Amino acid sequence: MDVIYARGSATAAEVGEALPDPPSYSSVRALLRILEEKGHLRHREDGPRYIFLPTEPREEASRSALKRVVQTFFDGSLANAVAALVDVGDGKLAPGELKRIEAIIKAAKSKSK
Amino acid sequence: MDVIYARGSATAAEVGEALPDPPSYSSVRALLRILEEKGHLRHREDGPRYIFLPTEPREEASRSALKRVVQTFFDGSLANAVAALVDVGDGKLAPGELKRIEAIIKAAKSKSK
DNA sequence: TGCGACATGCTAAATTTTTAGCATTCTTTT
DNA sequence: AAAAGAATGCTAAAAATTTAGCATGTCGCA
Repeated sequence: MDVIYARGSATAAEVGEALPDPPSYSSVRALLRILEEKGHLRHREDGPRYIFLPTEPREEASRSALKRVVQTFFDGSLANAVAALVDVGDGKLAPGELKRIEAIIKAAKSKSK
Repeated sequence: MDVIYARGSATAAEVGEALPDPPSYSSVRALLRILEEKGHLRHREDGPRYIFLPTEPREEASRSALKRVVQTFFDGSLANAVAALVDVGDGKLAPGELKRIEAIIKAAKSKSK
């Protein structure tokens, strides 16, 4: 699923290539079929191949993923999660990015008032 | 793994209780055994029961999880991820929390200078 | 101490996933 | 129009996971 969400969509071959410890092509196809049966994916036909897409919109899935991480690793504390997130990109965050984040916080503040 | 990380440690019974769509107790035990074989868990004995603990420290695992989410859903952009995170807790973020986050950003800014 | 509750050790069966491989279909190129 | 490439449909076997169930061992309590 991560591969599909990261790329937006993918063929069986692309999923295989994107996986770190690649299972056989057969397995990837079977897996995609199963995920589709379970309702997590759907596919469009593009000429001879299938292009798989997530059924749950990316943004919704991202929210679920974030909530899960916050619950699992940060005791439900968003502030702690943000702190860790900033820490993860330590040094790699351009000043512009930091400013953008500040603006986001400010907007949230004025919203909550 | 999420259950173990969320609680810090857990017995087989606790893992079962914490799971949303609980598999059989046998399955939980087998799964924990397999995760241990694969090196993701270890266990301590506490009287008659096993207490399972993660091998990878929580903080490390949290960083990996955050990185994965940022890569998968936010094209590697930390700023976007922070924005979404703040958005997830929309309304639920106390002003104090927002201030804390601002302070974290400021610290990051002065660090990058 | 002895009993009941609970948890693991173990074995075996059922189910699911992973893999391989070939036939068929569609596309593109020659 | 024919052939080559690439992808799926399908089948069957191998491997892994899930499940059940019972024997054994440990803890707490009457």
